[in-house]
Amino acid sequence: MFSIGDLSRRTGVKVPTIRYYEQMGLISAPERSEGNQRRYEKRDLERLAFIRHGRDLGLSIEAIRDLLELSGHPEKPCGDADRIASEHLADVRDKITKLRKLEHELERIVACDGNHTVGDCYVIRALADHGLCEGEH
Amino acid sequence: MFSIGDLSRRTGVKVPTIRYYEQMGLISAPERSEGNQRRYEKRDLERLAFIRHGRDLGLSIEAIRDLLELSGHPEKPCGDADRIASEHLADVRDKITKLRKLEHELERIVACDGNHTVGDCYVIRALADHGLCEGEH
DNA sequence: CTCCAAACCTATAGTCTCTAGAGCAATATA
DNA sequence: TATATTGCTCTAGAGACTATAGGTTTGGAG
Repeated sequence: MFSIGDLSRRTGVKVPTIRYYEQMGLISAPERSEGNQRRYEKRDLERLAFIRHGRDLGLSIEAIRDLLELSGHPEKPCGDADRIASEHLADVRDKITKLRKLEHELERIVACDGNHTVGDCYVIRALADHGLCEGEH
Repeated sequence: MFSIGDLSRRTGVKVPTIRYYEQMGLISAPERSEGNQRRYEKRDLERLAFIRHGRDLGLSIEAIRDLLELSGHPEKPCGDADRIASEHLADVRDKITKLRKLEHELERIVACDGNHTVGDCYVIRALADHGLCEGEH
């Protein structure tokens, strides 16, 4: 039996966030102590770790909800899980592509030596002047 | 003189977002027409393009506010602008790393042939089991 | 056993960065 | 001039939390 604080420490999910997830129906309302405090079991811990993990990876609450639902029915074909994953994969690749471009731009921008003034700073010029970008953003 | 719609089309920033930026103090309230409509000048366009550009690069509103402030004082050393950009670069690299990991996980998931069930699907296992992660997230 | 700090409870409101809608006014075009 | 488009303000909503207020329970020290 874990208190909400234990759960928080073990999963890295903040206490108010755990309560928020309960409210959102991502985790079910746990048993309560005599004094009405939440008391969790090991499987709650696992479920919350699953959620935390998914959020860290950038999955939306909705995506996680779907996956949790699927994981609760191990006998179903995993086509749905695949579909969800594929959709997310496209998204992730898109994000990576954009971030790579951004990385390159920032690298050039940061390459200045700090021995000059804002007037000729690349950061400012790069942001102000569309003509300096490599990409199409 | 541009209307808010012109500005929107030229910068790619949506009309309500422009009004939002005005409200947040990122851009100053422009002159108005006889009929109380916003009328912008070239420098407003440039400022908004700067903001848009920064947002595209994933900079926070606060970071952009700082950079705008800096760009208004071209005589200052540009160390701060560099610092803002560098910090952001570190952040971006971190995100890329995490997303790559996720991409690989998702690829493996999607590679499944759909002929099995959720019970042995990698998505579910990968999310549920911390031990399967490559990294430290 | 008693006391007290720490952790917990609920409920509400705020954050951030927009986005959408209602209802009405101004402007541009045919 | 009639009408379509664009603009105005104000309010609310989304998504995923986070903070605060004011009260209750718990766990450990004395």
